[in-house]
Amino acid sequence: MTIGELAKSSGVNAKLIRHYESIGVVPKPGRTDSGYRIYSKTDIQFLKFIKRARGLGFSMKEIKKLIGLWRNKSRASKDVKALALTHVKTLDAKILEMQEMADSLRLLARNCHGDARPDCPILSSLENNGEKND
Amino acid sequence: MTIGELAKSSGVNAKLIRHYESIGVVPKPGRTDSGYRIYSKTDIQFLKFIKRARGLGFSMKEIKKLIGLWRNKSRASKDVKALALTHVKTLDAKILEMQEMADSLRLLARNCHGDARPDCPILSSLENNGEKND
DNA sequence: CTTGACCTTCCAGCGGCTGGAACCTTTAAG
DNA sequence: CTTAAAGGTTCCAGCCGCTGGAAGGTCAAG
Repeated sequence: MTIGELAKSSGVNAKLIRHYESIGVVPKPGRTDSGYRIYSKTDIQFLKFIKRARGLGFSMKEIKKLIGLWRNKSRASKDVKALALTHVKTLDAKILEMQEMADSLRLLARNCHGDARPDCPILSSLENNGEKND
Repeated sequence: MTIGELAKSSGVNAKLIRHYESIGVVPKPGRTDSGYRIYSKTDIQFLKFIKRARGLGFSMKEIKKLIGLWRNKSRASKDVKALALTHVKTLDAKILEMQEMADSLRLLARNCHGDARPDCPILSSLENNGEKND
């Protein structure tokens, strides 16, 4: 299987597969005499695993750990769970932060005329946070 | 005012002030004979503006636009509002995406024993998304 | 006159890609 | 057999928003 074929079956494009190889998340495959990478079916699973983990927001560093656990048949499920829940915490923190941003902006925008006049609480707030403007 | 003093009063560190200058969000200040940057009080406001806008999650590109509007006394508040609401949409989309990630993970983690046994629905799901495992 | 705290520039790296240039190999058609 | 397209290869650069370090110049106090 060439890299292009692997890309199609895994849904991860060839460029990215090479990138993953370069950062050490994907093992170096064998090569043909002319230097082409050759892959097997198990590599499809491997890349799909990575893709799904990315889809859940795991960092490449976390994915390396996940792969380690995945391949370690004598792993403890509590280690996997811990990794996942740590990540959930990170996600929740980011979600909260962004919600606060969005809520602040919505509030400011609600009080903005939104017409041709220049006065705007959004700018006032950025200019002079929390303090009176007159 | 030197860059270090500006950094203290604005809460934006000196390194970052230079960076902002290099990407053109902060105007080039005057210099002393020996080449030191010299700032005035208005620059404090400027940097605080940027810092607050960053705190609301605006990109540097958006901040450039905001600064343009801020300095344009004949701006229309609807332009500011539009910029803000577009950004809110972006935030909401990211929030939703991350919530879905977190929810999926929570569900998987809930079904994970979290003990010394190796079986774990989190890994199964990454390995074989949605499909049966037996 | 030296020390140390500041300032200057430039270059590199983080993460997670993405794109391009310049080149080689394989495959199919004429 | 030749040729052209569609793959493959490497390496280098850029995106974003910083952050850090090296190597040097400047300034005030002791």
